[in-house]
Amino acid sequence: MEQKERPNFITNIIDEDIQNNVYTDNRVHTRFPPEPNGYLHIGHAKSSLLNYRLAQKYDGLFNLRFDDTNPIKEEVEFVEAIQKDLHWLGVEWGDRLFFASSYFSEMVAYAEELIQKGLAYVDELSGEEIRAYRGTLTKPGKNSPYRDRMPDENLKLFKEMVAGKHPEESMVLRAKIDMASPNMNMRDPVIYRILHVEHPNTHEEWFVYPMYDFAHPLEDALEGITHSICTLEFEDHRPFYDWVLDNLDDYQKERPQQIEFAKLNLTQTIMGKRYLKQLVDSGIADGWDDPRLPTISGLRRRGYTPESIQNFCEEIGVAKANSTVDLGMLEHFVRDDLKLKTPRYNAVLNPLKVTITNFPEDQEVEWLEVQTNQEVPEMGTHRVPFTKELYIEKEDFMEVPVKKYFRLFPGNEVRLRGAYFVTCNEVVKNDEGEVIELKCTYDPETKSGSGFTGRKVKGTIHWVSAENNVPIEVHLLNPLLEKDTEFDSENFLEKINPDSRVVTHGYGEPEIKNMQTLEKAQFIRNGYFSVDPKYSKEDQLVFNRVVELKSSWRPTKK
RNA sequence: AGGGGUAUCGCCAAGUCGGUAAGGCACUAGACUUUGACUCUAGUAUGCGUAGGUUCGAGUCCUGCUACCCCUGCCA
Repeated sequence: MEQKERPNFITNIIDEDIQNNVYTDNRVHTRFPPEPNGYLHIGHAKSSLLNYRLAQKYDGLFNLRFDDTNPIKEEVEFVEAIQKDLHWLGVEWGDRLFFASSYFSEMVAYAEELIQKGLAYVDELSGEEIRAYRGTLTKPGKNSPYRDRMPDENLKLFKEMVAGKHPEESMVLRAKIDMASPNMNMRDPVIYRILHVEHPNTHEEWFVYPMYDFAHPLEDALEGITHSICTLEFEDHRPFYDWVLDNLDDYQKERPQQIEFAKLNLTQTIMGKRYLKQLVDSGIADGWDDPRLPTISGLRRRGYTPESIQNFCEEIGVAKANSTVDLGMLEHFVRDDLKLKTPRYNAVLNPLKVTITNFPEDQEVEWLEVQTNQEVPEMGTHRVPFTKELYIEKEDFMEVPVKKYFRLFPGNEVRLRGAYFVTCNEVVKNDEGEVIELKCTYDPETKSGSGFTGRKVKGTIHWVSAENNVPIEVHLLNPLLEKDTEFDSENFLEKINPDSRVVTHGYGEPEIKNMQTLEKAQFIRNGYFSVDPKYSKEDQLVFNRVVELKSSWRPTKK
């Protein structure tokens, strides 16, 4: 993977650590700790790539660790999917795959150490009471009546909790810090709760499960992580992260440091895991891999490439300021990546029939040789059938042209890309007055590649033979949120762009027939398209439009 | 008795010891063009949330103010 030198506040911190010899041998060790309760989205791509590349840049280590501390929300389906997505993205962890749940024994031991040091206690207050005792943002909390239990009794009770002798919600283990702390996270946070639930990995071994705030610093420390990178909302959890390690004998020397960065937001995009889940559950999306979703699997199915996402993540940078990146930025990087990687074919999405009136009577078809990608000669050429009856794009004809219209209109001549100049002589309409056919003549002198310079033409349009083509279904995908729609977590489902998927049927040149699932091509002047793996069938290719081509054409004044 | 963060072009974002505002996206103009694409060229902050101060010199230091984000799960 290409590595561009792009400094950010995290590399600055690491550089400083190296200068000060903070870690043995100046090692750098990062990790990506997804919770297996949903699919990864492009925000996770930013995070995982950040951690992975940091390790690469400093010749360090990178761990993939599933943060499976809450058995109620997690499923194995997700740990499979997450690994698949990460592999595809180009994030490599080798054999460094870990599960937080495999540290449960150590975590319990550390909890007992805190208890023995008088720094943790078993609280029998109810959930509601705990909340009430916690106070508010502006008022201090008050101590639980169980706060001053002796270590021995706490230890005995905790061991009973671990042994499953107490019912759920009957008691919790809490850190003993300061109920008056201005930081809510330091008001005796709960570190263990009782859950008589089967865990996907540890099965029925445990009756207690650690809370994130307690588990995370331990997971990091146990794995020897140096730089534990997370998102902004954990900033005021950091004091507790440090408190845990401060008070454990094992971590008096080297320990991980938590560093927070701003997570990715994209315009017109629904990003949160729970909102994505709502889209999936409501049926608006046809799965976690719906090509309109910003999930890694959705982007993959849509036709995005790993490189385009990597480059995008590299370019947007890493900082601490909340920000929302313009969707156009992401789109730029797919176009940029697909440009030289994909063949370019003719495909007409909204067909309008054209008859070449002077097409030779004695000829059925003329096979034209065209370059598959003019910018990449190595892609070679392929043949396209030119016949008497053709299809062009409806948009490429106007009976009454607007100003600066370079396409077809009565009396005007344009080039059919890769073929000939063609002039529109007659417009055929149906009873409703709709244009249903154009009668045109072509000039055999103007054959593509013949070097004809006799006259010039302002427009070049794409076309497909009406007699020899492959029918295609095309899904034009648009953002789920229309421009300038504020995301409203309450009722965003009602505000989903009704045109987020527009289905059309058209025709492609014969070459398209051979395209395989997830294979991509540029359809000349229409954009980049990718074969949808879910809807395509043997005899019916279905394409997702990855992204449109840019266009400076603006039909302004009539 | 609240605390923790962030503010540099329309959108991201560099700016490490104060030395006279990188880059990308978008946009505009032009060149090229058998994709109104691509490519190329040029342009776009006398300005760094704001008001003062220190200094020969401040985005960078000091003081005050303002705006926005996060925090009261036995979620992560």
